[in-house]
Amino acid sequence: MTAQPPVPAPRKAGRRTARLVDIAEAVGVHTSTVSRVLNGDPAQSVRPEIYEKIWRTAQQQGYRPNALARALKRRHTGALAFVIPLLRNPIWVRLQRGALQRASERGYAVMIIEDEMDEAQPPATYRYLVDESRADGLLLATSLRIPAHTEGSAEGLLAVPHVYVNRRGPERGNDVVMDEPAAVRLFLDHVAALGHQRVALIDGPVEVDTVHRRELAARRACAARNLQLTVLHADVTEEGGWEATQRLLRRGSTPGSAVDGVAGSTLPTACAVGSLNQMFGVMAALRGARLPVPEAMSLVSLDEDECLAFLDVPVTSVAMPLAELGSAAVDALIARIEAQDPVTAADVMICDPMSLVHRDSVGPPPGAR
Amino acid sequence: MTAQPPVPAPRKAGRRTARLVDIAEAVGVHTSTVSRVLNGDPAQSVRPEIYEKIWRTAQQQGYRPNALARALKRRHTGALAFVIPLLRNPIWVRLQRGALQRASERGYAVMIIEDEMDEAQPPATYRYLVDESRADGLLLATSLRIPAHTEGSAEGLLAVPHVYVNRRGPERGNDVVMDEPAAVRLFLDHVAALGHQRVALIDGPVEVDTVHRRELAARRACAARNLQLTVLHADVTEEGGWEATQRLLRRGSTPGSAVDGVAGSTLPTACAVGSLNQMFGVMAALRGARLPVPEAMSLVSLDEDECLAFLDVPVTSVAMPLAELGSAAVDALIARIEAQDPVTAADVMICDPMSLVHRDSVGPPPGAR
DNA sequence: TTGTCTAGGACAAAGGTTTGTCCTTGGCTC
DNA sequence: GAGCCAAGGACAAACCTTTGTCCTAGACAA
Repeated sequence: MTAQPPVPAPRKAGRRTARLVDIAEAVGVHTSTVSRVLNGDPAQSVRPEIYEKIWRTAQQQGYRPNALARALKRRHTGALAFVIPLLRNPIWVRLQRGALQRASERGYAVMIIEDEMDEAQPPATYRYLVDESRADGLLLATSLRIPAHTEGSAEGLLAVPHVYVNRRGPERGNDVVMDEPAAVRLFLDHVAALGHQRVALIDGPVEVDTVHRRELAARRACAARNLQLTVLHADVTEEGGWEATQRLLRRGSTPGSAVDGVAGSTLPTACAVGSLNQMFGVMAALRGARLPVPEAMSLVSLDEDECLAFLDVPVTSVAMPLAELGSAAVDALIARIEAQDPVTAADVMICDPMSLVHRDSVGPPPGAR
Repeated sequence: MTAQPPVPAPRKAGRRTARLVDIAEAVGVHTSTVSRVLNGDPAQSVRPEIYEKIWRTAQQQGYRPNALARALKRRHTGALAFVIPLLRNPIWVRLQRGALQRASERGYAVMIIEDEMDEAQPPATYRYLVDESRADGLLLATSLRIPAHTEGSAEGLLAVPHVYVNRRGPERGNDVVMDEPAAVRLFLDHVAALGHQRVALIDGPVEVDTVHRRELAARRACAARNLQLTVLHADVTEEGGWEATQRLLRRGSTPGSAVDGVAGSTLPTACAVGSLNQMFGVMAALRGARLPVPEAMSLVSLDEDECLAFLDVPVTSVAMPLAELGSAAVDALIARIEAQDPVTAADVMICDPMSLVHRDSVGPPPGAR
């Protein structure tokens, strides 16, 4: 049933909403006939005037199929559960939007379950949502990697359709992720081309899967390009970024400290920051240390946000396809839900264009002017 | 049923999940007995060993009551629909968190419906969610005021439990809002005490209800305090804040322009900004005009966010009780859902403490030093 | 002995849809 | 006029729980 009553349905005072049987009675046919007509069953043949009358009566009574009864019968709820940490970081909002939009296009409702980061739950915890028929599948966007010692976390979920969003799950074939290495390379290529030799990456805790992947990619790419890399992990907050920068500066100022193999090095001259929140802290720390951006330190945010263009130093960033990630995850999950054979599962890598948003926070390294 | 299987349930290969009848068969009783025992019906008396066996079997089979069947029978879905515009602005995230948290505490699931701001829907649009038994009630957090000419928008919703969050709906008694006037007064009292005479308010479009209420409150309070007020409306974006500031500056520099009755005035010396996004634009514009903060212009954000503390000029803000708004809205909605008589409805005003977060963007007016 | 009461539970209806199967009737062919 | 077929629908089971009502047997009192 797709037609929509143009006018708020006039309601009978007694019952809450019209049912199939109410229409059937009014028209003088069986409920099964009404059901088939309203659902457009092509196998059903019905006289034109009855067909017409059924639709008209449904319209008049403001009929809306009861989603519960339908779902119960069809064994299909039409709902997706989205487990997500509700953080200030705008990436989650974009991800959520992309997912919601796509789900609604494909006729699914989305219920949001907040994953409290403090007390990280194993993903199998959320399986009850499918077991209780509250949802058809799980979109798992918790950010933490699963500790290797978590037993049964994988098997516990195998029976229900699920997809890991923006991270890799314990089993293969159910991940939907972006090309984090490409993002890192975008940054590295840009600053390397300008002549930077020593770079840093300030990012979240290693327990976050994307962080882990970015670090790996950065190490590999730096080795290939012969760049010297410092990686610092910190909380995904302004405070965290500030504190990590302090560490970076302290470390750079003590000669002889071991930074990734090359001894006696000084401060990195270009730095990528994993999240917008941290970026504020990094900029504040640099400002406090009287290190001008980009003259003393080039800066690239791995989160794109409009506000970066309006800061005292507009910050260059790499824009990740977050909405696409959300919608691709929904598509992947629905595919798993509707698949007859679930063996077709394969990881998804979002390959939408990822681009460097050029602003003013990147320049040549201090020596090279 | 509250107990949780400590271990992922071993499943029978054949059926997806255990049903009441499976347990009943295994134990050798009728399903009604199992249902009553598992639900802790106090009126049911049962032999201890049967009681014990039912619980044990349920545990073993990993029984989870089918939420659909239960909801169908009980006429109560245990779900709330939250209609919200998913914006970058962190206030929505906080609001969402507060609501989700409270709903989960009270045993309700929340489904999120995105309200696309471009094509504003009348609230009655979302009524189908209750009509189709997808949710028990509606949390309406769309931001736009309802155009007075929208017909039937009120009546269309009267039959279903609903609550307007952070805005006033067309009918009275279903609003949950914060004390916006108090927030405005917090700002005004602070700058007035420092000697400011001319103030400005840069905020979103008038169609946004909170904006409307803040403007009204500001006009009233300024009149009472004999302050000169300029109000500027703009998009809730960085760009909007930037552009509004340009307007403000142009206006201030053309002598004789009529700013709220007082002719020949010059620039305001203190400005409140309605949203974080706009604040970035305002600061950029001020910076571009070489107007130092707070020396030339004091600034207060009406959105509190941690990142404000880390900007080049840390920005003073007023912190609104957004999480409390979310949870109070959920409480109010659940009250309406569970109320036998819906006449008890009354508007809710969140009176949690609202505080000024002092940072460095407010100082005495230019002349007063 | 008969009646009453209570513990302990069984029965079945309901909640609103969907869908496989079956039935009737009229038209057509031969 | 018999047989067949398709159109046009009716019937009823099933999805899984909840809950009002009813039943039976033993205990106890009179």
